[in-house]
Amino acid sequence: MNQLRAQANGRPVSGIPEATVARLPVYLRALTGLGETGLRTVSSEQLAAAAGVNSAKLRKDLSYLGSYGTRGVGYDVEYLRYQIAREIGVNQDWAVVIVGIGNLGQALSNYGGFRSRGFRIVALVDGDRARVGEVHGDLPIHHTDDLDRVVTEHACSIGVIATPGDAAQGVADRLVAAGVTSILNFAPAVLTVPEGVDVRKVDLSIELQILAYHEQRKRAPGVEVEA
Amino acid sequence: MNQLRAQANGRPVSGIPEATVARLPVYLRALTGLGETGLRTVSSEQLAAAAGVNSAKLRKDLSYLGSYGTRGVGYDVEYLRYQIAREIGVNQDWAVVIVGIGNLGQALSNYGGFRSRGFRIVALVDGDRARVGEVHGDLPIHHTDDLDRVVTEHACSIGVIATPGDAAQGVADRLVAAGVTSILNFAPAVLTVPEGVDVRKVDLSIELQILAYHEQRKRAPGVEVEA
DNA sequence: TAGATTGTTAATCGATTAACAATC
DNA sequence: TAGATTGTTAATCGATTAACAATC
Repeated sequence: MNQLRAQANGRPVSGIPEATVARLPVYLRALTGLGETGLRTVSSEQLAAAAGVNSAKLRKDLSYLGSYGTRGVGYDVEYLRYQIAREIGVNQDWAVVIVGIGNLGQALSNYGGFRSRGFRIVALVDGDRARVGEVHGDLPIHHTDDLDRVVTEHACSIGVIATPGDAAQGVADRLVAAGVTSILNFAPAVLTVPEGVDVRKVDLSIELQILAYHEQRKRAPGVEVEA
Repeated sequence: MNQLRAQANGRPVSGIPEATVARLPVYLRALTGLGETGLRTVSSEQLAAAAGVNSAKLRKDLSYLGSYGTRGVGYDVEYLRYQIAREIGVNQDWAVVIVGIGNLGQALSNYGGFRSRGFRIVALVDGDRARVGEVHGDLPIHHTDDLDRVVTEHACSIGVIATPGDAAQGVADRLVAAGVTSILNFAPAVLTVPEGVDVRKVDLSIELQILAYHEQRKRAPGVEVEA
């Protein structure tokens, strides 16, 4: 079933494709929503509609996890929800540190959607000494110089970078040195990290630019076409 | 060169692959940074390093735009920057409306990275009457009921949704009815929109969940492996 | 000319999707 | 059993990448 490949570090690699991994949280959310309506069983067609994907893709994705459905019947909503949650690791408790407490960092620290999914924001860090001690929703702001101590103390494995672009690489270096192995980067900067550290990037103005590209083509039909 | 395909609506489709479109803003940012250092010419190898991609991929991506390089020499930084900016449409002025002025909506309305890239936030809208009239950085909050008027008045073609998940589809419907044809959705919800409307989704807790999935596998080597 | 670097080819890889046998 | 729906196959599509001919 699952493929048995091995990384350079010898750790076996789960056989689940990245594209599938990225959709599992979407299915999880859809199942949670369907479960709250009281639905007990769901077909791949229904769940796919709720998740906004093609049902063949959904079934293929789920097949990487195992055989959790019943032919002729569908999937048990609660059972499938549990299996996906377990696969992702949402049942665990993940300690998260946020670095850069500007508008975005504050918004992230207040975001309700994290806690319910196993993510606990345990510390806020900023490079501006004037802001150290400020409290945002129970959490005081620490200085970047104390990053190592803060990460160790709270056993953070996930760091969120919401600093200006030019500070991001330095923060990433410190996070990695302190033991963080997963980074969610909101800063407009390309980060270099050692192998074994995962970085995901969310770039707000890049998203808008992608929309603008398509928008431009809606407005001026044919403009980019060559004969 | 560019392929000539046609959509169902008869509008010709630019031959640039989606994966390439998503990287053009990254190249643009890298070129801007390199230009600020005073660099006049850049090789695909250098630019690729600055953008965090493979140089073969960079050259292939740029080849969709045209032949803007010089063999044996490289690319003129300013010229290439201009060409990419033009291709994306960053040289234009895009009017953006933000709906949902919670923590995230406020953070977005204050985000400096938009204006410099041709995105002008022209209106803030919220569903809470108690907040109508509040001013955030020059802009007053309007009520969702006035969405249509606001969009028309400012000729917004791009809408940002930063509401709770259960309000998102309603807002999307109103935005589309008012004439918005590109939506950036931060709400945890799957949106259904008519053909011709583009939606991009940024989902903060999904990003963390993807990191958690990989993190789990770092912590418990071999846990997901089957014999 | 010799060295450097682009633009393109072609092979490879991974993701998507329709179709359907398996099976409840 | 008949109808429904999964899990899997195989075809297709799109993206990545190494290699190199073209050419400055």
